[in-house]
Amino acid sequence: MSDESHPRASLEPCTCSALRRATRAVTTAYDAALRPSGLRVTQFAILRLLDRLGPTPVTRLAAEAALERTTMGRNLDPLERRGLVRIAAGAVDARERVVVLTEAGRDAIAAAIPYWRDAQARINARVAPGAVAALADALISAS
Amino acid sequence: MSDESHPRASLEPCTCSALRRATRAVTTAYDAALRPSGLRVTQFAILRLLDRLGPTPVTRLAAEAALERTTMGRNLDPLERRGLVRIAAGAVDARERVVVLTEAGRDAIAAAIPYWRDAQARINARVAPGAVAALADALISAS
DNA sequence: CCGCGAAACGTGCATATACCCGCATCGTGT
DNA sequence: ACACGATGCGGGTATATGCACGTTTCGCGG
Repeated sequence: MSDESHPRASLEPCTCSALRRATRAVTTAYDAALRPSGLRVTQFAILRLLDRLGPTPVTRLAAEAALERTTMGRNLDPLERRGLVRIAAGAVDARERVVVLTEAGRDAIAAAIPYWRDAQARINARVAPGAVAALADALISAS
Repeated sequence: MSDESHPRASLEPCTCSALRRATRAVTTAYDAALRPSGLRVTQFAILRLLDRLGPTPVTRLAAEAALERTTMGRNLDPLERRGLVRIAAGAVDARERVVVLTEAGRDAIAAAIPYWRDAQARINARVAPGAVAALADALISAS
């Protein structure tokens, strides 16, 4: 008999899937808003982070963004190709690949910010900005 | 005071990036938990959805999951390759590709559910389950 | 029946994401 | 100087995601 479990895979909604879904929607919205700037929200985030940190080796950059190291490395590719960042071998430690924000990169950030504010305002109007941050904080430490 | 602009790209945190970050962490947790089942949380979600809906054409399946149509199509590939779903031409409408959950697929869901419950419990212990759902609802409609 | 717009798909391209494995370099103890 | 474990990275593989474009099939009006 259908004991207790599930007639058709237990209907309780999956928290992860819900979160992924929300993220897809939000990302699409930001990407659409940033469209004119030629940046994706992921790229915008990396550039901004770099702007905040200054020249930074890949591994540290990845750690700051809570991104897998190799993912960060690959995400930098398009940015480097477009001259928004420059990647040089570390002076003190030859293993390190130091990522540097170029002038073009700084310009790209500046140009994108108005569009970003747009999206940010639209989304923050729908949810308490703090709620997402709190949620994120609570979830990040979960790993 | 920082009049308006930004000394170094205005420090206000990006809601989208925070959300993406949280999602990465949560997805990693679920994927790790589901590891023994050989399913990713994305795949698990698709199989469960399919279990709930019964045989469904790709476009409708994508709509239900709030996924881009072509993304759904591609996400089905690994599942079909592993025999968890079967894809047949529509009987009434030859344009449609009807996705069907196989016995192996049903078994895979059943086998994965305990692991999924694990992850679900761990995450829901850190955030109100309703909070994520509410957030998702608020954000989804934003597009 | 013919043509035509609409609907359902697939493909190519680009990015995002993570795991595993291997390579080069660093620092350190001997 | 040297062997060795630790560290910083890249490459290969696989999935996830979405956009632009092209193809096939439907349904319909003429």
